Amino acid sequence: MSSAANSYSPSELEPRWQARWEAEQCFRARNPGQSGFDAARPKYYVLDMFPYPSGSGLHVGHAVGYIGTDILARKARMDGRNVLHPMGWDAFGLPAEQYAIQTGKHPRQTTLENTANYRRQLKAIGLSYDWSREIDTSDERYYRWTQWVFKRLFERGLAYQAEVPVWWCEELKTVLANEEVINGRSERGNHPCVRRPLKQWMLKITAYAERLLADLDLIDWPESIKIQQREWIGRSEGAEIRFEVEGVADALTVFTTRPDTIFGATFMVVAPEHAILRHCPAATRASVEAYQRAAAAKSEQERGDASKEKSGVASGLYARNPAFAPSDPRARIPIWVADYVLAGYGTGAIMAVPGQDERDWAFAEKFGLRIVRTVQPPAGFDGKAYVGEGPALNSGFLDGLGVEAAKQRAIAWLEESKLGKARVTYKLRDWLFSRQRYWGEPFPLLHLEDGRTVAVPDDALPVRLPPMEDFKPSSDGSAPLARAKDWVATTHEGKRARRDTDTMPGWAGSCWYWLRFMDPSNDAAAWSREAEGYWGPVDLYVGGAAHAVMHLLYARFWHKVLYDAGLVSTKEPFHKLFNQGLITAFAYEDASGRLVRNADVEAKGDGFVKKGSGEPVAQIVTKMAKQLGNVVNPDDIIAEYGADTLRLYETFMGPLADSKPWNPRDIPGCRRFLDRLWRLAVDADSGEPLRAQFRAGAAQPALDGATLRLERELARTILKVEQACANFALNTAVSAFMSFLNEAVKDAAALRRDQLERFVLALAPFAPHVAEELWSRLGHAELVALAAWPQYDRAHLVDDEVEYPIQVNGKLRGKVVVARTAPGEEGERAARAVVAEHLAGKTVVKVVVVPGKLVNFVVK
RNA sequence: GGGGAUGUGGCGAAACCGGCAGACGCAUCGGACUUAAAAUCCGAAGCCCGCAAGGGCGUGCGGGUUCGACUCCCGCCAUCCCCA
Repeated sequence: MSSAANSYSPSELEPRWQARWEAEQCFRARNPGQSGFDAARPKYYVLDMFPYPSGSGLHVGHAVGYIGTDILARKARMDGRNVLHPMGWDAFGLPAEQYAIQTGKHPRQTTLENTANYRRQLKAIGLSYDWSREIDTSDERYYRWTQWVFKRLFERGLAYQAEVPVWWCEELKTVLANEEVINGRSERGNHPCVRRPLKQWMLKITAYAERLLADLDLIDWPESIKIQQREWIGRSEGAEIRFEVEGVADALTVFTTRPDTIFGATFMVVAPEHAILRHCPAATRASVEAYQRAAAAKSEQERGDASKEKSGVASGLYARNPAFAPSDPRARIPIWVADYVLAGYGTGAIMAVPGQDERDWAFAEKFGLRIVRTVQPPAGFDGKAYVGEGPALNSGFLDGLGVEAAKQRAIAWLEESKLGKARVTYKLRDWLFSRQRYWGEPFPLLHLEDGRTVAVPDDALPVRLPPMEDFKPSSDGSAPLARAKDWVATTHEGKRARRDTDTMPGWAGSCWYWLRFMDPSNDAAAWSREAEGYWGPVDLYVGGAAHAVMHLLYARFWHKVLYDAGLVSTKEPFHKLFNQGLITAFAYEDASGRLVRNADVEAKGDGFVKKGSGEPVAQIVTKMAKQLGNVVNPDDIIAEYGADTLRLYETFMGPLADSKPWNPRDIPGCRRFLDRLWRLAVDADSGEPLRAQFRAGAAQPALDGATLRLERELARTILKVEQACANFALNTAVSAFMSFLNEAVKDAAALRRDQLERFVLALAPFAPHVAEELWSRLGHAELVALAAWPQYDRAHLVDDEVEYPIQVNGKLRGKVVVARTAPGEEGERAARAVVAEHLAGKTVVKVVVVPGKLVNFVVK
């Protein structure tokens, strides 16, 4: 029985050290010019994707990335770097507003409550944030500058208004965000929705498409994320071609990546929204309009789905294929309407070449349209559309040319004859940047009576959200802010003006927050040039892969605009990006597949049963969700085992990048490790802070025998931890700590005080509280958090003897230990002896000796 | 539908650049300590055959390259995540 007074007690020591860190402000980063700033130290800016502070609080899945970056931040401080490691809240957004609509509680109020809870939770984990830099995107001291940054985009002509289809729910009488519409129905209430054009603010991200693509080469990001961004930007080269339409003044312009196939364009297809359809003859008008209505109810995904049966109607209009003489009957081609052509992509119209395009082929087949091959498929080709390489045929002056050559020829011909031109298009669209919602940044814009739209002057920012009690969007689709009549009505240079009543989307605040963290309390500017010049770019940015495209692309876009405006010094905001994996959790379902809450399940034998009834349930792995009752709150783990155990377990579970299941049964193993470390250093029964052998001045064992072995083990451990940090393989660092401790406990009497000290130093980034406690008990007045990273002698990394595995035909047959300095022949001779019986009666064809690795005999 | 990833013991995983597969931890089993239990300590353990010595099979499946493949190449299958 150990005496409670001197046994390992995280609930006592962890809050004590957290209070000390806070009192000494030891994680505070100094900017150039501030007292305490040390220019000699290299900078390291390590940033977490900041959270949306939800009402349910932080769960262990959020914490895993924060713990990882915290280890790296703490390690970097010990390496002598100036570390910027801030945290804040992405606090504008729909959930707070929905909650407000349901409860009447103002989103400002819930935001303050939620952020207080998040802050408390993060502190309890012992994360070493510089809390003096905390920001809240919904705080006017922050969104003032979001509006300021938006103005820079506006000034550069990158913000414009356009009629754009947005989701409209007739039942709810409101505009819905994309994420609130699932399969054409409202997420709440499951009511049908349609897309309906409304005037919206758009950001011209397409103007940056080329640079967003090209500059991916400048940054150290996972290739998978770069691929996803490239895919999203979707650059394609081709040509724009004009087709005249019979009886209509406007020509129909299409974009195609295959201008070489123009002789095979036997019909055209336009999106249901296309303006040309105004000219439909009376005979087809009714069917076209019916088709347009049906298409409006579908999402783009449904429309683009290639696996679905094609739908479409003839418009009754005809175009002229410019590849043929006007008198040639082949020149007259019908124009169809089909929803697989999207209005927002390219020009909303295509020339259909069924011979070389699978979707066009399927469409032509279904509606009995003409199909002509203009690329010769290889012999034996028995498919339908042929999309591969081959000589052109049925194509006049292009006949015989390969695909690439034919494209060049066709473009040259289009340009000469003024029928079209070479063009690059992008799948990327301009960014729909307004919401008809309350809880977001108001646009700093005024609409004047003369029809002009002007920006609010910088010195009049922020444009504050007006206080309101009813946040519901209006039934006519206008924003809630439109009802704040006193707020909307204002003046500009003595004339009457109306404020813009839309708000910015949830993304806005996160599009520049890494810059504000560099200089968060600056009242005169969003950030100072000096602070940005020192801290930028972010050295390491860590967050979920969920944000692979949207957030990271938007953030890069804004940063580039600021770069062009001379406001930041780097082209890219985030030098290195790392995506943490998802923490999943067990859930249980009964025989009928219904989910059973974790609280109602107990282990029985090697399976699980429902409490009470004893009905067997199956264990499955899914993501953590409130409805499944499998969300794990870090508070509970800290209460039971301590924050250091939580940190070690989340680190030890597996690689930071991998998705992995939370298994409560594994947690005690990490707590046991800390208990063992404590018992090694402290005699719980003695009342002394430290075992006598580790006290300053105590006689120490000489560096030989078991002590030397531990020294080697320790050197390897420190090296392993360094490598683990460099490679984001933090789980292997924890394994190394455990391995060393196992050895140290076996030979506790041989362990020197300085060895224990170095072990505590190396452990400090991972389990900072227990490390502080032991460091202090070792007699150090300074914090371990600010101590220097431990060194080791490289000579201790090599052994005097090497054990070689001996293989015969690649199968392990024995082992031999030789001195590291022994010559190769001696080793081979020893190896032969060991596997003699496996070589008997065989001919050795070859001997493979890999120095330091193995010996392999190839025999026949 | 498009895109991204991942498949290794009963479980989480490790294995550097192609060189001893399963380190470390959990669960399990055996032992010590204890009146007993918990805690702790020591030990066993991939699977199959075998009392054992030993042998065979093993990194999702099928091929290939190589003296040697978890690792590289080709083709499948399964699962997860993201976008819509």
